[in-house]
Amino acid sequence: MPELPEVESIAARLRSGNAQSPPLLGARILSARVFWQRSVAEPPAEIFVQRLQGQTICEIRRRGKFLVCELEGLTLLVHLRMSGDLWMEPSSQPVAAHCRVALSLDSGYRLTFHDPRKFGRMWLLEDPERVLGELGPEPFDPGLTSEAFFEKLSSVRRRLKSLLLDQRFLAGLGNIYTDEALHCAGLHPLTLSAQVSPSQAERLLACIRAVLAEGIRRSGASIDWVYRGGDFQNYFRVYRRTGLPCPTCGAPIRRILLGQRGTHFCPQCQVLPS
DNA sequence: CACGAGACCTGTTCGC
DNA sequence: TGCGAACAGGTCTCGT
Repeated sequence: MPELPEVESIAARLRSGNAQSPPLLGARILSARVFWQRSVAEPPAEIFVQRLQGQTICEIRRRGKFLVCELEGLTLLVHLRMSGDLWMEPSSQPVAAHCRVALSLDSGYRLTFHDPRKFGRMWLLEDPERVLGELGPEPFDPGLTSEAFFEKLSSVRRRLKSLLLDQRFLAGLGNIYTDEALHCAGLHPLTLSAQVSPSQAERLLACIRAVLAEGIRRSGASIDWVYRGGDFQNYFRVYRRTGLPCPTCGAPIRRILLGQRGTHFCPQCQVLPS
């Protein structure tokens, strides 16, 4: 599921809480349970459980698609991959069917790591930079100027779609927002990064930011049975709209396979340069 | 260096 | 209705 806007929305919800549940921020962990060992990447599950006990959640933020929880001298990282979600529920409630990790809190609530496909991972680290250090810049980093972005695009020779999905190049984009950003910028997903002009690079960066900002404003996208929260799925221009008219020009949206990922674009607005 | 295929997983939807 | 295939928000590893 979650790309940058979804993780940002989840982080915001866990920070402040809502009408149904108190914030995760400031809560103390009474105990942790792991129901699927491989959901914990590091350390081994028994140690993970031991070290979490008694820790207080001091800060909650996002880096790329990672949720970052600062504890007392330790950092809990969560990556939701395809089907993961995090929510708070009363501790008295039975544990959900696809709950992989549960943290019982002193607020009487439980943080549930729900993940039907079991691709998601948690890390408990003294130095989170060991994992986060691999990531490229944040899309909204003011230091990422259009000139710098153009230089980055020129420095490699890759198809735009696969490059934008590469978290070492830019952190946070996934399949939805990449397709939407390329459509917004009028660039074909197979365009080689080194062929992009400075003005096209500027436009692409602006589109990436615009599409992510819209996603955040709508609290992310909810598709299928995974993640319920936002409504950005009602505003997709190309993603999962194969055969439907392009909102810009009316041509039917086309779907191709690129690196095993469904890729959606408008054949009229996004032309591949020869 | 860059790409595709396969692996990791389960659930839903589609086509016959 | 039933059943298999296709598909799904991600990332890693391996072979070419």
